Amino acid sequence: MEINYINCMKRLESQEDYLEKILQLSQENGVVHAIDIARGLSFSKPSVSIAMNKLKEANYIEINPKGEITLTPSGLVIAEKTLEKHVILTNMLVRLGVDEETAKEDACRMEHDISDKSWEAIKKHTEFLKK
Amino acid sequence: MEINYINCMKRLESQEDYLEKILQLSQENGVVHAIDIARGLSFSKPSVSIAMNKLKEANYIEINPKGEITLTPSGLVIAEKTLEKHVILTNMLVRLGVDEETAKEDACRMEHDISDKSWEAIKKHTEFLKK
DNA sequence: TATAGTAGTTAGCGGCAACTAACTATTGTC
DNA sequence: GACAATAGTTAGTTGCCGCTAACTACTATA
Repeated sequence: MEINYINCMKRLESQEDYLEKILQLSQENGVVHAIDIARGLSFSKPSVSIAMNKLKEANYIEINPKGEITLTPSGLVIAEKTLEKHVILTNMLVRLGVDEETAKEDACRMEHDISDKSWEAIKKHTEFLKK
Repeated sequence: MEINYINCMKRLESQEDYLEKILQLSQENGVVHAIDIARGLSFSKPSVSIAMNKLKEANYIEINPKGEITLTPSGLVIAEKTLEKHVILTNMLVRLGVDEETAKEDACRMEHDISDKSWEAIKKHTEFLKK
């Protein structure tokens, strides 16, 4: 089998993790502050502060004067896709017999690696299996 | 669904990539030099040189005075596992309808993220599907 | 009103892993 | 023997992404 290593580069995973967490927190609590993200991801406040500025500059989030963080439409797209991958990948692994702890850990890493093309194929397959 | 982000840390992927490449090159050409790895991975010579020293210190490879690189038993274990993941994951995605190019790129990233537990489960599943 | 707690920012650091520039050492050819 | 090509190393840089220390600003309570 021929193996090609070009274009193996990772996407910016940390951004996806942050956006996913913001979506999750907004679904749970409504309003999201930087401190909630720091606690949810076990990161320091400065790390989150800097990450939020980058996300804001990339137009993935907005931060109002009260410090309330909301996803922009483009941020929401990434957040929803990442969260969906997280949930479905975890379920897939659990269905294959992996314990939930391990499944979550692996899904949390894999969710950043799957292209849109492959993701569509995987989703189609899981929907097929359900029938 | 409860989501736990702790222990999401990546393993040392670059080491796995290097070891995998060394195995692949040794299967193709027999003898492996740093320059072959640099060309195979499209990395600069210094990057490979430094990486090889780290792999040597970690006892994953040996380098003889001629500059010939060989995997130690512990390096071979990782290399074989990573290469196996690469090949099987690519095949899985292709079977799901993903084009080979994309499948390889995604497999190349995912191969570093899957724990042994999950990998055993995935392998069992693919063997089951073959029957 | 003074004090303490909470939220967020700024500055500076460290590890990882790539890079370029520039060096050494070996080999091969005229 | 001289010169060029090839292989490998060293030094220093960059980008990403965590961290701590220390600051500001707001809030809340005695």
